[in-house]
Amino acid sequence: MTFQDCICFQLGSLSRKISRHYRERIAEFNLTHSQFFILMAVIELEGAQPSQLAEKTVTDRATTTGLIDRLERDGWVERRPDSNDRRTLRIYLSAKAKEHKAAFLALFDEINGSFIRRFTPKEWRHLQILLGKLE
Amino acid sequence: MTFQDCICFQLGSLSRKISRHYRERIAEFNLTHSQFFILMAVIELEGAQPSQLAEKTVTDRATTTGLIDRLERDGWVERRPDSNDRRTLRIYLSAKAKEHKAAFLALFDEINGSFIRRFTPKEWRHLQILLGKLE
DNA sequence: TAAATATAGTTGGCATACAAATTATAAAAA
DNA sequence: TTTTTATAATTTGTATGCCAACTATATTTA
Repeated sequence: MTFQDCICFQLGSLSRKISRHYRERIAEFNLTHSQFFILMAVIELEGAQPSQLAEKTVTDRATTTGLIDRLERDGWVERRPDSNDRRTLRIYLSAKAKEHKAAFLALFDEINGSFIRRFTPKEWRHLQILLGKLE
Repeated sequence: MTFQDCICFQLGSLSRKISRHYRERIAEFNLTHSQFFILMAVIELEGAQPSQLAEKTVTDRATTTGLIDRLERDGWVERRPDSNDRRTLRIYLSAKAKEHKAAFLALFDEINGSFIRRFTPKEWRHLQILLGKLE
């Protein structure tokens, strides 16, 4: 029993490897994969609050602040005030991001598909179930 | 198909969750889980080169330098010169680390076991095979 | 209503993580 | 032997990731 058999280590190193694969593909937009996921989350829920994005992406609120900072700096999203609650914000796609929306979704499908295709549908469902047991 | 179905996202968030679990347990030694894995790697191969540790833990060499820095600062390991090649180093456990060696291995087995016990032996083997397809 | 509590987002500090450049040394090629 | 190339570790810069503390605002409670 070595530490390479440790599920924590296995998931960490596998996650780093797969992220590297995504990084190379997403680089054409000058986005990190974490930024990419936030962007996908905003595409799914326009006007989401930062805390909602943090929850959807399973990321710390503090980390999410930084991700939104850089997405806003690079002109992908906009922070807008919430008319009902001055504590919170609403995050919207920029015009530039909307232009690339279809390309994002296509790239996402393509990269993810390249992994899913390594499995039969049954295997893939099984993997999802087994990973679910680790939650 | 949402980004939550993306294997890259799933492995990343799952890895963060499980790491949190480890972090809480390893905290008694004031170690991070990355430091813990380097330490386990040194236990497995005393006198390993930094580059070997980087390879074993699937981590960048630059990151490994930092990890060894902090492990050395906190008195867990020692850098020693290699007598044959002045470019490289050899990493050894400190006396303090040797004292805790049994406790490390026990903690490692205990935490990892808590995850493995969620599966039947057959499921666990299957999970290993499925994860292997993602490499 | 005034005080206590909760919530949303941010900030600061520290530790990964990684690419690119740098330094020192070794090995190979001219 | 000198030059070139390769290797090992480090440094630098930027981006996550996370905890704890902080600010502003809203909600609850006394």
